[in-house]
Amino acid sequence: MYAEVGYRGATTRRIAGEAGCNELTLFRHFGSKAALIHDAVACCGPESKLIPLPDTPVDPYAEVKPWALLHFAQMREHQAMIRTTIGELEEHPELVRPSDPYVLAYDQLSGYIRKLQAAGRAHADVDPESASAVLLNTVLLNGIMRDLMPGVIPDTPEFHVDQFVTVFLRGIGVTVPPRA
Amino acid sequence: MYAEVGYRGATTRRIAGEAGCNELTLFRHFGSKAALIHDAVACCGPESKLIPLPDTPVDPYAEVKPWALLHFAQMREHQAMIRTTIGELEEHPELVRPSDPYVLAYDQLSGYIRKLQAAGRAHADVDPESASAVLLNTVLLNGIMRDLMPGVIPDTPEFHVDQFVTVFLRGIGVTVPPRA
DNA sequence: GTGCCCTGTAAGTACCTGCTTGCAATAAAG
DNA sequence: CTTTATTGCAAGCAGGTACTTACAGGGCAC
Repeated sequence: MYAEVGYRGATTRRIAGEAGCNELTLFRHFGSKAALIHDAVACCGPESKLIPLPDTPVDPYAEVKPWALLHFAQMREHQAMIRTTIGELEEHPELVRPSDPYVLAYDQLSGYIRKLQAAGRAHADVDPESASAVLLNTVLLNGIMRDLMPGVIPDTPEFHVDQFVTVFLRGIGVTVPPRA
Repeated sequence: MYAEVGYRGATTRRIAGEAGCNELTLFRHFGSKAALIHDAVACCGPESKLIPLPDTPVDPYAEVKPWALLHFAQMREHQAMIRTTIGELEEHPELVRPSDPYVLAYDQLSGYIRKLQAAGRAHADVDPESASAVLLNTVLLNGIMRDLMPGVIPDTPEFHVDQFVTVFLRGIGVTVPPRA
């Protein structure tokens, strides 16, 4: 409910109704609305079960694309929560989970790029963190906006992620075979 | 106030107080809170004064980078509004302005890429819309999150936008001289 | 069966929500 | 000066907000 209507919209009465219990029970369990929301967000956020990127890059396109697709699926699955968190970030910064998969993916991809650079397979003059942001920001925004702006984002997710990965990899200096 | 605390948070009493007028005056002028917020958002959104991208690309890096920097500045200037709009997109889709600079920039950059492709200066197998999203999503998210997550985004805006543009241009097949 | 714990009901706190009514004050336009 | 339009003030509406108190009932371990 927090993901859908935000902190102010998720009233204790609505929560109790949705939960099928008395409003008073909520306060007996959590003490306050703030504690309730905080616990709820901490519990039902996205899980950090990401397939890892290989330690030694072999075929970047074959490795990054499924990884990006999984990351995209996670962003899309939790799109309502992510959107609300972004919108209420100023008022409720404490509701941002430091273990969010975005940050973990960020570190993962940065490390991967660094290994590509060390192997001489990626341009040495690009900043790995900035390059990671290029792919992850693109995938994140596409994943959380796609369903709400079908007119603006008409193509399929698979096509978009493929394009994003292609442009990203070529951008850091990795050769990707021509797309169909 | 809508940009800062959202639709529910921007109560008529708070608005009247901030405006230095009586709460009743608001209702006499706008009729309802919904009409007030709607008018306010329609009036004080980001202006669409973008420097145009050249009709015939000559030096893509020299042309895209200042353009992206200006776009970034606009996103950052209206970051609170953009964040709130994203967070409340589900509940208040009518508050999204169809003339938002993001959409205009999207079309601008797509057309620019198409001209680069026509001139044989960009890979023909990349989708211009997807490629535009790569740069614009990256710049947008960076612009609206940077100030609220200083630990995650430590570098300067200029450095980041430069990196984003570099990766983006190389990603679509444009050669960019090595960064310092 | 007897405590014990959890839950539900009922009522109520003080305050906020969008919104309305009645009436006086003010200021500009004719 | 009179008319007219706009504003402010005070009060109030019905309903919602988080949250509390007091009390009764039901299931469980012992």
